[in-house]
Amino acid sequence: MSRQTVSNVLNRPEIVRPETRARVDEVISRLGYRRHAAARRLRTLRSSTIGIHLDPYSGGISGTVLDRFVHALTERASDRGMRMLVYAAESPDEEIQRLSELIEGGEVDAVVISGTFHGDPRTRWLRDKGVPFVSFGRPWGEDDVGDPAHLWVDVDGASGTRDATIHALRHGPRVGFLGWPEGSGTGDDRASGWHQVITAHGDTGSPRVVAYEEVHAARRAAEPVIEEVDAMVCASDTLAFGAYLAALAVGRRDLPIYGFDNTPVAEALGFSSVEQRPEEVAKGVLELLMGPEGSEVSPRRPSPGFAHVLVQPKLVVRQR
Amino acid sequence: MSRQTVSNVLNRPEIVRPETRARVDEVISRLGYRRHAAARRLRTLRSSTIGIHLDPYSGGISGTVLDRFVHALTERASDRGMRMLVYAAESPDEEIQRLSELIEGGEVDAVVISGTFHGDPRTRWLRDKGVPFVSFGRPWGEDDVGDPAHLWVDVDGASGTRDATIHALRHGPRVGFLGWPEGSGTGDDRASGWHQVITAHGDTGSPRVVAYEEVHAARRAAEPVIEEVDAMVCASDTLAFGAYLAALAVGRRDLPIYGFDNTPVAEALGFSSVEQRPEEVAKGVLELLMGPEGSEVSPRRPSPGFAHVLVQPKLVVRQR
DNA sequence: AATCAGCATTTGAACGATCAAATGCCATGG
DNA sequence: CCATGGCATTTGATCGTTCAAATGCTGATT
Repeated sequence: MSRQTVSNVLNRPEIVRPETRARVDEVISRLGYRRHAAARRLRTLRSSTIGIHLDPYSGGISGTVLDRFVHALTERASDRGMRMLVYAAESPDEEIQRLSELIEGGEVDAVVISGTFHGDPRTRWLRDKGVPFVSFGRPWGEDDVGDPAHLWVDVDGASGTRDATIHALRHGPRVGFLGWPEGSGTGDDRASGWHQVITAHGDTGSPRVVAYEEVHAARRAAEPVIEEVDAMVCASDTLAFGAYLAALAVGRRDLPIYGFDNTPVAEALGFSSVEQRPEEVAKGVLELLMGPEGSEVSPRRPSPGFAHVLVQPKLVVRQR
Repeated sequence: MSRQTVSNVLNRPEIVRPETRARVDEVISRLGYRRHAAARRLRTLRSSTIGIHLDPYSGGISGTVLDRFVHALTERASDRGMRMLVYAAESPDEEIQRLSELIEGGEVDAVVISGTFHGDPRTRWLRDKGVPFVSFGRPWGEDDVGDPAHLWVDVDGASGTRDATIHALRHGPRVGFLGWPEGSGTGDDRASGWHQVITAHGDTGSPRVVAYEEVHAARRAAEPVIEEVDAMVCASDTLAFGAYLAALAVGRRDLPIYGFDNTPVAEALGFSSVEQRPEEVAKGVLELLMGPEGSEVSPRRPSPGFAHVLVQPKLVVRQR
C-alpha cells in the first residue's frame, strides 16, 4: 500500500477502486490515523484557515451581534473543512500589521473584516496584496459599492426599520425615530427605512431625534418626544433601552418600542427588535469566499452579481 | 549566506555574530521575507496555536464575559507569539470530536476549555491523551482541586460577593441575596461570600431567594422580599436586572443593587457589579500553559503550587 | 610552524503530506 | 501472440523550515 493511494482515498476517493478504498479506510480507523495539517499546508500552500478580527471590547449592549457572527462563522466554516483563526488589533494600522503576518506567513487563506468605513486602509491593503477577503458591512463609499473586487455582506438596515415602522403604525399614526447623528452609513440607512414608511403614509410631523450610542444619552434624547408618540423605532437596542427608560419615567410603561439587533436586553425588557440574523451573514461570507459548495477558498471571480450579499433582517415582535 | 544562518538569526539571534545578524536583518526587511508558518510547524512539530471553544450563543446577558475572555486571551497570546484558533461544538461529545481533530492533526499545541463540571468527559479525555490544557472555571470535584494534572484558572466568586455585601451593609443591615438554585459550584461559591459576611455581622434574618438565570424569573423571585431589604446582592447581572425591575415596580428606584459580571446592562442601569477581570484570567491561563515568560507551551510540570490561579474580582461601585 | 580549542557558519537530512509522471495490470482487438 | 488503451497504483520530487553534525575560521598554545 503506498502513500499516494492513502492520499487519494482522503482527497479524491472517487478515483480509487472501492475495495482498495475500503481497505484503506479500515486501516485508517484501526490505527486512528489523522493527516498532519502542517505537512498538508506546506505542500498545498493552503492553510484552510480564515482569519477574523476580534474588535476591542467596547462595552456596548450590541457587541453581541459580532460575537454571534463569529460563532456562526466558526460553525459553518467547520462544516466546510475550514478553521477560524482570531486576531486582535486596536487600530487599522495595527490590524494591517497583524494581517501581514498572517497572510505572508501563510497562516490564513482569506480574512473577514468588519466595521469597514469609507477609505478604509485595510480594504486597500488587502486588495493591493490580492488577499481574498470579505467585509461584514458595506464600504459605504459610492465607488466601492459596485466593485466586484471588494466582496461584502451586510444587513439591509432600511428593510429592518421599514418592517418595524410598518408594524409600529398599528399602534397609532405618530411613530417617532431615535437614531444616531447623521453621517454614519449604517445609521443613515436605518433612518431611511423609517422615513420611507412615514412619508409614504403621508406623515410629516412624526418626530426624529438623535443620540450617541449610550443609554442615558438616548434617554435624554427621547424624553422631549416620548409623550407625543404612539410608538418609537430606534436604530439600536441601546437607544431603545434609553427610550424604554424615558417611557417608564413618564409612566408610559406600555409604549411600543422597536430596537435593532435583538440583544438579550430586548428580550429581557420585552420590546420588539430587528434581528440581524448573523447565521445568514456567516453563510453569505462563506459563499462569497468559497462558492456555494466548495471546500476551499476560490480565486476571486469578477462577476458583479455575486460580489455582495444583502441579508434581510427579521423583526422579532414582543408584547409587553 | 546559508539557510541555517537566517534560521539562527530568527530563532537564536544570540549565537550569530552581530554583524552577520545585522546583514541578515537588513536583507530580511528589504525583501520583506516572512517564514512560512506551515513549514516551521512541520519541522518543529509545534503549531504555536491554542484552541479555544466558543460556547453556543445562549442569549444571556452575561455571555459577554466569555467573549471578553477570548478577546483578552487573543491579545496576550499574540504578545507571546501564539495564535488562537476557535472551534464550535454543541455538546461535550462533539467537543471531544473537534478536539481530537485539532490535536491529532497537530493544529493546536494546547486547548482552553470553559464551563467545566464535575466528571466532565473533556477533562478526562484531555488528560488521558496528555494534551496540555487549562480550564476557565474550577472542576468543582473535590478530587480534582488539588490535582496538578488539571490546570485551572477561576474567579474567586465568594470574594466578589463578600466585597459587594460589605459595601451593601453601608445602606442598612438587611442585605438580601438573589442567587441560583443550590447545586452549581459557581452559584454556591457566590452565595457563600454573602453568607459569610452576613453571619459575621450577626445577622440571621436577611432573606435569600433563588431563580434561574432569566430576568423575569429573577424579578418574580425578588418581588416578595424587595420591600424589606436595604440592598440586594445578586449572583449575576441577569438576576440583578430582575431585582432592579422588582424594585422599580414597588417604587424603590434607588434600592442599591449589586450584580456580578459587570456587563453593559449594569453600566446602563447604573447598578454596582463585580467585575471578573477577564484580562487577569487570560494572563493566568497563559502563565499556566507557557510559564511566566516562555514563548511556547511547556510540558506540564507537577508542582501543585502552580497548577491553579484564583483571580480576585473587583467591585465596581455605581451610584444611582 | 603546527596543533588545537572555541566559536561561527554551512551542509545533509528530515518533518508528512501532495503533485506530476511513471509503472503495472487487465481486457480488448489486430 | 503481441500491441494498445484505459484505469489503478506506485515512484520520485518538492513544499520551507529546523535539527544535528560537519566544516571553516581565528587566535592562542605548544
